[in-house]
Amino acid sequence: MSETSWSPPTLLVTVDLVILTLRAGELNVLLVERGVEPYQGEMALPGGFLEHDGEDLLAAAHRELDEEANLAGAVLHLEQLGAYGDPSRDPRGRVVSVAHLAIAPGLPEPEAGSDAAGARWQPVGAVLSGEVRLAFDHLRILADGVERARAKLEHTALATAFCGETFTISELQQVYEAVWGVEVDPRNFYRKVQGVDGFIVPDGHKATRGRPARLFRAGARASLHPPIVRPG
Amino acid sequence: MSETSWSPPTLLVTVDLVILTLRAGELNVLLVERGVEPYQGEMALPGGFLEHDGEDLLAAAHRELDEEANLAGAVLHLEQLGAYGDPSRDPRGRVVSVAHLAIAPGLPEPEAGSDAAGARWQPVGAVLSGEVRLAFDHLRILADGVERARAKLEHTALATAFCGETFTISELQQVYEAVWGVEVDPRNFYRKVQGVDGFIVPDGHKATRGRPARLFRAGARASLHPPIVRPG
DNA sequence: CGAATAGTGTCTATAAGACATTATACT
DNA sequence: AGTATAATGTCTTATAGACACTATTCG
Repeated sequence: MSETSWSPPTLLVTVDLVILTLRAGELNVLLVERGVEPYQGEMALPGGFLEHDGEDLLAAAHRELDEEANLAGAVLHLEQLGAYGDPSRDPRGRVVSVAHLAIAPGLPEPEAGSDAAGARWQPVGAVLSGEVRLAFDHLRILADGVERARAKLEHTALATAFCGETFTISELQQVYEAVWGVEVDPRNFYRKVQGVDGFIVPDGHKATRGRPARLFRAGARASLHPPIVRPG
Repeated sequence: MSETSWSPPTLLVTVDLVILTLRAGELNVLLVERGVEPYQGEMALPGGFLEHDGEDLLAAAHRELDEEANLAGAVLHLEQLGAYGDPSRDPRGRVVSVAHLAIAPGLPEPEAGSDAAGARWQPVGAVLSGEVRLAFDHLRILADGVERARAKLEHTALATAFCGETFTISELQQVYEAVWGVEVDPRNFYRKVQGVDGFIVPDGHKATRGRPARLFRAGARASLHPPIVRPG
């Protein structure tokens, strides 16, 4: 392959977002309704084109998070998922998308009237089952994002990113159950999370109907030793 | 953000390769000497620009594997590592690289005179320690690739991709030791690998100096239950 | 004192880590 | 017989999973 006087092809790059949160004990993903062709009127992951002025991929993801979802400040976790470059993934031509995974604590419905108009939380289950259709290859990207989140719950403190500043152990357990889609034994769960040094640290108490629950907040440890493994 | 009569920026996309193999019990990576600016004369990961004619990212990685390393047929494992898009990573301007991880069984020195001229196996340790310098952000990409390989050894049958068609258990053990950079107890290792159903299947015997070793080949199981975890 | 929710203790099975000996072939 | 390499068994410790009871608050 000679490189003399040959100029390489340039192409379009987008940043797409899998934004997960927990609503009413169910794993939800933020979707937007497309206002333009292609796939006009269909649901899709939030995202947009990469600006070329000195903007890192992660920075672009943060910008889209703000522009399309009004979630500039609230986010606790954002990481790259991977690049998607199937030549037929976008009917407009060759577009490579760099997908990112964002985790947000439980949030209200996005306000209409902003850039996030048409943005809606949808239960992940309904989307993965095909009940809600997604544009482009966004179903695959979502599936990869959910699997990434499930796997990271085992070895990292990601679960705390689904919670608010403080949380109870049973709230944390609900995170694991909702994301994994399985039930967890509370006794073994209490034992495990308290056995991981630096995972969660005590922070007061919470009044409930019944015995008050101890409150915790995220500790300094990012990786869990030993891991909290999912059954199977 | 209005999208009326605004055309999004196009940019350059490359495919870079972290090609790992085992040579003399040591983890090696394939590097090429750059023939053109920038970084002319320095070592870099093999890679090239993405062609825009109907070529998937993985297909592009396979093509570069052939063009730059003459490894079209030999490869047993190839997967995407991630996208690297720091605006300052390439002095020529905005270039996003989609990095891939390739695992090859032990191979001889690449032939000179081909497209792979200037390609050389280098011990990973020497590169990660800074003894051998890499162009662009390729050191970080390499580090990510090695960490990915180390992690995947635990939960997948990736280790067999470092071996030939058949291998002995102690050869397999050497793979784990070389990639992880730690020593492993042979007795516990034998017990573990044989306990994972479908990981390796018997395939004859191999004459050695001493008691003949049983030969195995890769089994059907891709994910390991229970995992072969690294110490630490 | 009863209802509601939070939190804990025990037993068993499975896996991990440390360690020494036996087995088979070749010279 | 000696040497070189392959393969295995046992003991101890740690972690996982199943399971039922005690603790604290409020009305």
